Amino acid sequence: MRRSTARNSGTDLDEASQKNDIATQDEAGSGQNGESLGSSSITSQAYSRLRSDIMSGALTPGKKLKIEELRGRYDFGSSPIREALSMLTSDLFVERIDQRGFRVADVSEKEFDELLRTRRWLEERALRESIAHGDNRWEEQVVLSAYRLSRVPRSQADDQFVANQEWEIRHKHFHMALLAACPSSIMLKFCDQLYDQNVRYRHLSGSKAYPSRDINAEHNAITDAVLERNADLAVELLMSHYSTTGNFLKQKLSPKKKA
Amino acid sequence: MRRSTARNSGTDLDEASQKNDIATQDEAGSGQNGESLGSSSITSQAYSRLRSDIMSGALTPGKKLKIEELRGRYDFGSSPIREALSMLTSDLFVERIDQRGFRVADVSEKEFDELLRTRRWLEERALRESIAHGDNRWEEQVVLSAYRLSRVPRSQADDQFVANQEWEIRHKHFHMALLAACPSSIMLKFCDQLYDQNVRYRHLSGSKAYPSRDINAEHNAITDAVLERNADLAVELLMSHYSTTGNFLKQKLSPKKKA
DNA sequence: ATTGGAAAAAATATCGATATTTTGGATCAT
DNA sequence: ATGATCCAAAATATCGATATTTTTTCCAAT
Repeated sequence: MRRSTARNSGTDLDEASQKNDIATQDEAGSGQNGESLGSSSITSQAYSRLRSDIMSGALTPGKKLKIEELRGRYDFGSSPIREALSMLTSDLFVERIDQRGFRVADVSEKEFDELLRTRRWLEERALRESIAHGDNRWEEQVVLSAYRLSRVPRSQADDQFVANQEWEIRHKHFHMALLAACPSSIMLKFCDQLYDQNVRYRHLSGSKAYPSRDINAEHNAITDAVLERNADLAVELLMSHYSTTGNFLKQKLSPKKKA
Repeated sequence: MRRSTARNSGTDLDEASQKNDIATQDEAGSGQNGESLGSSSITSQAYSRLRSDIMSGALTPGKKLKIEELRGRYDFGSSPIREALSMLTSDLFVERIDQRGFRVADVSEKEFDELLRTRRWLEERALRESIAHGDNRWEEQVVLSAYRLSRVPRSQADDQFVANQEWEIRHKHFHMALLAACPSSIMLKFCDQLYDQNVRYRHLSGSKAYPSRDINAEHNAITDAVLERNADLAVELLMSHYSTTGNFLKQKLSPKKKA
């Protein structure tokens, strides 16, 4: 979405480039925004705050988003809020009902199933295309992002789970790097969107006690398969990577059917 | 997107149902909107007008969309216009640049290639899933929409091409009906979006002298394959249907490389 | 008790005016 | 000439006040 114009072909992996990449990979954001908190328009700030409050669950799924209330909560004018909500609508984080305002997108096991399913479809395609079209530079980016991801712990604490923002960022970066050579920016945009949706579910399911499986190993296996250009294997690994996480989340999501 | 809640299982194809379907299938709209012109909020009206002006090419690709100018052009206040533009952004019809306003989404052969490619990927998947999951009611809807499409001419005049709005509507309805049983509303939403993007390209390429091939026959062949649940064949037919149209459009789109 | 519906309350949508930011030029030093 | 800098004009973004629409409440009629 925001990739550096990157038309410098071939090999370049110098220090400067690395630092830039690191500096650039923050501020996830599904696409529309592009600006960071701090600077820029009030609308963008509102967008960021609302977005993260929805993703974190601070704003409950299905909750009515009353302008007046938000105006108080964040101390922005109503125009920026309205505009931000509009933007969040395209990210599937907010639903708008004509003449009846906005509400936080609802979640359900059914929706989650659909999300996961769709993600599989799109990412399989995107990964195959990416493997088929990727050049050297792409390979390097995969290696690099895999390495960077591995350098940072999933949880900030050892005994219990404490979300590590930096891990989140690098994790997304890694998964997007896998797909990056897919020759369709639209496709990448969709995958980006769905990825973020998934993160939301992960947060909402409050997966504090995260699974003990060796996620790093899984990532490495995928990386290897990708570098060998073994599309079938890479896809298989990626898909089961998602299935595992998915089932785990689903289980946490609906602790009802127990008896 | 707006399908009647349709939980009446099995066979029903009575008169009333038909009329309703016909009445319902108008007002395409990629999803967000849902309301028709005439009634409802000013924002929705602005959305519709802008949308069709962009699709028709009345608003040139890449053109800066100055609020003040639009305010004059359509005689809406700036808030509804702004909001409508925001909505159009998620449909990929408009690009927003933070702090720098909006512009009509640009078009190019490259973008068109990507669009077509992505559409193929998604629709192939969606069609296979739809065929795999479709029930009786779905089959009936396919037959029905195919029939309705066939009852209406592609062009209003016989000697030259004059766009027929009714055909447009039914054509979209048919293609969406094919996919409708795909168990992912997100996927269907994406396909819907891309379909509309494609229509825009068709309009922009000013395909007045439309190809003489028998489009109806193609549609029927697809319908047959689908009803036989022959996924491979159906996909092949659908894909080549798109390729043919796609190449034709691309040719019209870039009349430069001639020598 | 329950339904229908009018009136009040609440919330959204819209407007018109201002504050900010960006853009385009003209000016001045190199 | 070339480019950096500052100013004016243009355009966007934002605010606060109304107009509309939806929701809720309350009361009467069956």
